Amino acid sequence: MDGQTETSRAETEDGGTRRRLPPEERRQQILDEAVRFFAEVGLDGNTRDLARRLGVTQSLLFKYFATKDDLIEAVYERVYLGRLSPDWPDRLTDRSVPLRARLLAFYNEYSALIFQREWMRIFMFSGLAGAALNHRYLKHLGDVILRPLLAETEALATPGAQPTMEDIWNLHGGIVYIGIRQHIYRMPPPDDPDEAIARAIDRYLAFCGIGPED
Amino acid sequence: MDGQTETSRAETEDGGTRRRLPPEERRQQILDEAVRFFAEVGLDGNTRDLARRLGVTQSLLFKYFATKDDLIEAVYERVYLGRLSPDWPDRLTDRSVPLRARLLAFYNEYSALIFQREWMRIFMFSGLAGAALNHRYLKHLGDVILRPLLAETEALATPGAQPTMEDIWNLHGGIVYIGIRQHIYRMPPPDDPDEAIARAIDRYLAFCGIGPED
DNA sequence: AATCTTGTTGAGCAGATGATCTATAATTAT
DNA sequence: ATAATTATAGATCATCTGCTCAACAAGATT
Repeated sequence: MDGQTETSRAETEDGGTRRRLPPEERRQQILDEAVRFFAEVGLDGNTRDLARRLGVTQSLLFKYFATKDDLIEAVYERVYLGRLSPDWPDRLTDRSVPLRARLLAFYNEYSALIFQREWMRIFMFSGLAGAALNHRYLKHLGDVILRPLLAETEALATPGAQPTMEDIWNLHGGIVYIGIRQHIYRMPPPDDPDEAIARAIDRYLAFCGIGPED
Repeated sequence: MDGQTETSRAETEDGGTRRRLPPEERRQQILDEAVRFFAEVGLDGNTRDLARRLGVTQSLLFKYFATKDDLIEAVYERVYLGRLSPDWPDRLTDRSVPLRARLLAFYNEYSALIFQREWMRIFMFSGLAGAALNHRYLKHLGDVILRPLLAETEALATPGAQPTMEDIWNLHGGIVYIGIRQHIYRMPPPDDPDEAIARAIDRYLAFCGIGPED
């Protein structure tokens, strides 16, 4: 395009001679950039633009990922992986700790993990696309986090103020919506997200008649 | 493709002779289907598929919308339009009615308007794409609904339990998340969304020390 | 230094996609 | 009935996009 009269040196556009990386390293590099790229422009972003960002030929991508779908699948897995730490179910049901403290700990950690542009947007893009991994994740979240949370609350709630699964989803959704506002709609973040989360939790617990030390 | 040996009759694929609609009618027909189409497959859906759904040639679309972007812009406007009724600001601030009743009325009506697949998905797609209309809508929502709502709550709240704008967003987000679960993630809807909404509102009000009759 | 291995490039294909243009035929006006 | 108008179809263009393949060259091996 820019008619760059190059010698036969193996230079890339930005002048650096940096070809031939070890395969695993290159694969990771591609995957990292792909996550950023697709999170930004959507899963329909084209491979040529991605390659340009990497300073690499488009054809090279297909040496590491047979098809674009394979690449996107890898992006999904990389993004989804480890987002739901396996020890949370135990920690959330550890009744030696007050429920409020458990909830605060969980949502502070969880929000730190998911309130990131890459995660938020890829999650939303994949959700809109009906990706299987998205459904699996949400089912998993419901099974190992939210349902146990309901049980924990039920155990402590005032009899007349028993929560429902919908109440849990409402607590969860209200918190997640902070990230949606920030990363999907690109609105300015709250001054103090953790405080907003704490207040949401306190509203929820208060309504079930559960005190901070219960 | 299917080697249909047709006479020179003006028949469309499904056998009906139904060409030549009045321009305004055709335009509406295209726009209606475009809303459904793009809501389903995303804004990158191609015009040939859309035309096929309409039982019409792809080139015809460009007689009514100069470019695909124009069509999408029209889709945006059609979907966004009238979603925020102009009388809500007044009704939400009508202090002759208890705040709880005002909130219930608003969110029951509002959720009926927005918990629709077309709206939810187009809103999300346009949000991810950074559409200007999306930002305008959210700003408008904040200005004419949520901020007044904060003021109304502040006027009634117990001094020590004053809500913040974040609390309002949390209330709002928790409710909107019901629609997100249903239409973006395609999870089953709550048995009774209005009840879930009512409980969210009650949690919010209770935490501000506002009774049902205030 | 010569040879081999293989990561990388550059050219290019096939199909998809937005958009254009002309011929056709449905409808209206005469 | 005939002519004028114009909504629509069909063919086609230019570009984009996922993907392939042969040739090249960086780094390892001898």
